[in-house]
Amino acid sequence: MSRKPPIPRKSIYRFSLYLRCLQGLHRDNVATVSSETLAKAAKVNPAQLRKDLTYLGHSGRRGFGYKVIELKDRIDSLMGTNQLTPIVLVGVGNLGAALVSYQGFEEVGFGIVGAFDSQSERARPKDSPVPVHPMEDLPAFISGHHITLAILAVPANSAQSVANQLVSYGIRGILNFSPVLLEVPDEVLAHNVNVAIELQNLAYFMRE
Amino acid sequence: MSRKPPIPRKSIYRFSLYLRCLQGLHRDNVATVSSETLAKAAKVNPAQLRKDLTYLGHSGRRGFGYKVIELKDRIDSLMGTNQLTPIVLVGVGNLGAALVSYQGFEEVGFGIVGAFDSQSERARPKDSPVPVHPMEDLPAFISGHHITLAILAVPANSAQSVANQLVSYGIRGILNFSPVLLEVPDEVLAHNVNVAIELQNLAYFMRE
DNA sequence: AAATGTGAAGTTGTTCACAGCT
DNA sequence: AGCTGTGAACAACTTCACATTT
Repeated sequence: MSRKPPIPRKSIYRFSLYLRCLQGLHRDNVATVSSETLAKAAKVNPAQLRKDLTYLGHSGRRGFGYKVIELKDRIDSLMGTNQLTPIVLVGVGNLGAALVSYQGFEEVGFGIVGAFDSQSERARPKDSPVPVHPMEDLPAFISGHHITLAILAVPANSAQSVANQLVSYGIRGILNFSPVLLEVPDEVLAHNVNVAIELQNLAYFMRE
Repeated sequence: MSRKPPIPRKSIYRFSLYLRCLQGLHRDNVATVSSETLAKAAKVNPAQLRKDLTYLGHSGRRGFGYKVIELKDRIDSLMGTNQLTPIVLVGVGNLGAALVSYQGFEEVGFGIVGAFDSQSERARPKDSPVPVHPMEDLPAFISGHHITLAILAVPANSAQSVANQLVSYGIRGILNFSPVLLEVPDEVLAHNVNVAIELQNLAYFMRE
């Protein structure tokens, strides 16, 4: 039974930031980077960066720094970004349509392979090769493509019931854009993105 | 010089959650709520809820619970949600257009009063009364309407330069949807929403 | 009896400062 | 000499458990 101490939640979040910075350095043909430089790019403390990197095992050389490619590869494999994970999106309203056309998912290893909506005649978002399927096709699609991750972008009033469906079809992770706190079984992970709350927060801290 | 100890960042975040739950209770004509009930609705620990609420001053009655309306009003005034704050949105691409049409901002006290794009002939998003202005009109609009908050939804390659413009026009808070870590002066607050990173995170924790 | 308010204990996350490699 | 890796100090946050109030 292998029970390594788990990597802290916040470190995992920062690994995504490091990855982005490393991609930029790699594009600029930088071969080596010090904790100080990379930390500045990611806007974190250098000691924190080094501590985070120890979770990968020793990955730098004292007096030298870190090899950009090697570090990038290590974080990629930790985060599972070295392969493309297929996901589905449910709810092709304004926000759902924008997410289907969003270019940034591919860059971090995800591809929306199917979009679903109760009004399946909704126009296919432009710039997007993904067709919009009717909800009835969801269960077969999910099991047929072995999908475990879904983006939920339906209105608040149907969010919980659609989430229940997704879970019953085998989905294990839901990125939820509705403002509802979903009730899901223990083995399912729901993560909320609530832009209204983010805005409210920002506004609060603007006035001290 | 009033220097009360500041309210923790995470408590402020949770106040937004409590507010949403209280709105629901109020709609359902519930007059009183216990920390246990409200905590369950907001998916937090009851002790944590009570501790958060002490930052408002004493707001409950022992043996009784909290009055829904009173608590809602207190949090509204703490968060500044009792008045509507005008904001601008810059970048009316897929995501920007979706945000302009998003209903949820009004519910938490914000209204997008102007949308701006370098291609100002971009179609006005449907369901939205907000016209798309050319970028040249931004400085006059911001100072004319006394706006201090902006949503930034432009592509990565122009994010920093548009942010610089916003700051020079007087914007003090930026909700940034681009995947760039903005460089802003100390007196300006930038808050990032990065859906790709949220997805990457969720995927990591799905596989333990 | 019921449910709040809160010190104290526990947990998690951050930063310092320096020993230890290369 | 330079920069990593890390124990120890520090800071922030969460939860417990119970005294206190209505």
